Formats: sequence, structure tokens, C-alpha cells
Amino acid sequence: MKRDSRLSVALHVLLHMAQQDDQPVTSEQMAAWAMTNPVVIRRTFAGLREAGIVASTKGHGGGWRLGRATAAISLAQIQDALGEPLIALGKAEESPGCAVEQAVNAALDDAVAQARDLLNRKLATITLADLAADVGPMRHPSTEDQDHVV
Amino acid sequence: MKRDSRLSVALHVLLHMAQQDDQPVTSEQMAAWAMTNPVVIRRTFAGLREAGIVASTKGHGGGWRLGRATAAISLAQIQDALGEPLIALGKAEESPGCAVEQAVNAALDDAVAQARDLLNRKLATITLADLAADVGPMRHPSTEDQDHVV
DNA sequence: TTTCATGTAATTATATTTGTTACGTGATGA
DNA sequence: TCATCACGTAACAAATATAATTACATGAAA
Repeated sequence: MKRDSRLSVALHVLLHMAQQDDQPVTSEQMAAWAMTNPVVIRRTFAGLREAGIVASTKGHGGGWRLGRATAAISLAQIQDALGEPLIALGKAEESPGCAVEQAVNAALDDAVAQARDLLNRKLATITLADLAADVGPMRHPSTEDQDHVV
Repeated sequence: MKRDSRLSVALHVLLHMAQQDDQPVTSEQMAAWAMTNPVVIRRTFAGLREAGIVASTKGHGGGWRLGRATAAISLAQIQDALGEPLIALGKAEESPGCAVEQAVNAALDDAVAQARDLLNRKLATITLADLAADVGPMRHPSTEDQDHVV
């Protein structure tokens, strides 16, 4: 693992979920898709649940399913729900009173804010349905998992 | 410490250097400005030296100075010389053969590339001279350091 | 009431970044 | 010449951040 990869993990799993005919999938299944741990999935998807992007049910036969149609879920919403900056400028939090530092931060903040806005607008135009279409003609294996190489 | 803060550290130090009337400053002095270690400075500035943004001389009376006028040094050049992405998308390098993963990466790469381009263009328009102007009327203490609170 | 699956806290592991120590090289000046 | 200064780097240690794991409580279904 390296950087914060929650967004791509979430997208990956969500797209797989979109193929599941609204059948609930367990965090264990989802973890297999993302090659990670079930707890990591539950943790990552907690934010998505709060945002209504997914819903989860406990107990026997429980699991996770999409909260609304794939066409109504944008990448921007997902990113938001994850609480991820995606564009993170590492500023050196050094001397709060230094005028030089303030000028540096102001300039960088401004430039980064614009880039971040552009990215957000771009992500807002892409839905899960769009991505699903890009994946190409996917089968709908009733419940079986294609062992991760779909 | 947190994220990769080399860019803001470099900018901070470079601006201080711009006030030094082309007098060489030692890495120890620079480290004091950035509240870090001289070796960290020498390491960080190695890339800037290769890019001609700064020059260093060894031996007695040696040190670092700007390689060209502040108006000829853009933030984009500095970022480049540091070899820093600044916008890093943490993609989960999982299953290379997974069509879902490929679709996800393609979509994100495209969006991120545009944001990165915008940021680069923005940074290319800002020079050290611009930032120095933003700092406001700065004194020119012959050789003395203002103990970091300029 | 047994089993399944989520919800979370706590802990451990791993990777990245930064800080430190050590020593070599070149340049200056007494 | 030689002592000193300052860079150039490798090697190592420390701090941080992220992810993985363990453990257990809660709720739902069979």
C-alpha cells in the first residue's frame, strides 16, 4: 500500500456491486474484490452509508447494497463521502507569525483551490453508470464471484 | 511533520534568500529559517541546483545563492525541480487484469490530469518576485537574520 | 438460541517522510 | 601546508501516516 487509496478502492467495489442485481454483498465479498480486509471495507464504506450512497443491513442474509441508482451517484459525491481531499498540499506548518510563510501559503492555497474546484466539477459529471458503461459488456453472474478478474 | 512539505519549505527559504543581496547563505542558516536540519536543506535544494534555480559553493565563505533573478523563477519550475507531483492520486494498484479497475483508473487519471495541468499553468504564472512583493515592504538586513520572524 | 454479518475500538504492521550522524570533497585563508 | 569551513551523500534512526488485523459488542434471521 502507499497513498490513501480509498477512492479507487471504493469505486472498484461499488462497480462490482452494481453488477449484483441489488443482492446484498458482504464486506468479506467486497474485501475479496478489493484485495483487502473486511474491516477496512466496513470502515471505508461507513462514510458512504451516511451519504446514502450505500445501505447496510446486519444479521443473517445482510450485507451492503447501493442506496440509489448508479446514474444518481457521482464520483464527486463519493469523494465527498470519503472525506478525502484528493488534492492535498503539504504545507509546512512552521512559523505562524512569519510573513514569508503567510505569503507562500496564500499563493499556494489559491492555486490549489482552483485545481481542486476543477477536479470537483469534473468528478461531478461522472456517475457510476458512466463508469459501468466503460467497463464494457459485463455479465451478470447471479451471485457467483468471478474471482475478482471480471 | 505531515505530508511532503518540500515545496513550501523551499519557497520559504528561497524568499528569505531573495532578501540577502546575493550574499551566499549557509545551509545552516537556511535550516534555521525553515526550522529544520541543514542536511534536509541540502537534500531538498539538490534538485533546485540541478535546475539552475540556485547555486552552491563549497569551502570557506561558501553557501547558496539564487541562480537567477527572482522574476525568472516560477513556482512551476520549483515544483518541477523538486520532482514533486503535488497532486497525487492514490490508486490502489491491485489487479492489473481487472476491467473494473482499469475503468476506474482511466476515469480518475483523466480528471486528475486536467486538474494537474491547471495547477501547473497557474504556478507557471507566479514568480518568486511576485511572492516577494506580497510579503510587503521587507527590510534588507545586511547579513543579520531576523530570527525567523521577518 | 445459534449463526451470520455489521459497527468499532484497540492494536499491530508497513510504508513514507523527516531528522540525525558520519564522513568524504573541495575551497579558503592563516 | 594545514586547519577550517561548508557542501555532497550515504547510512541509519525517528516520527507519521495508512492499512491490516484482532477482538468483541450489537442486531437480525433461521
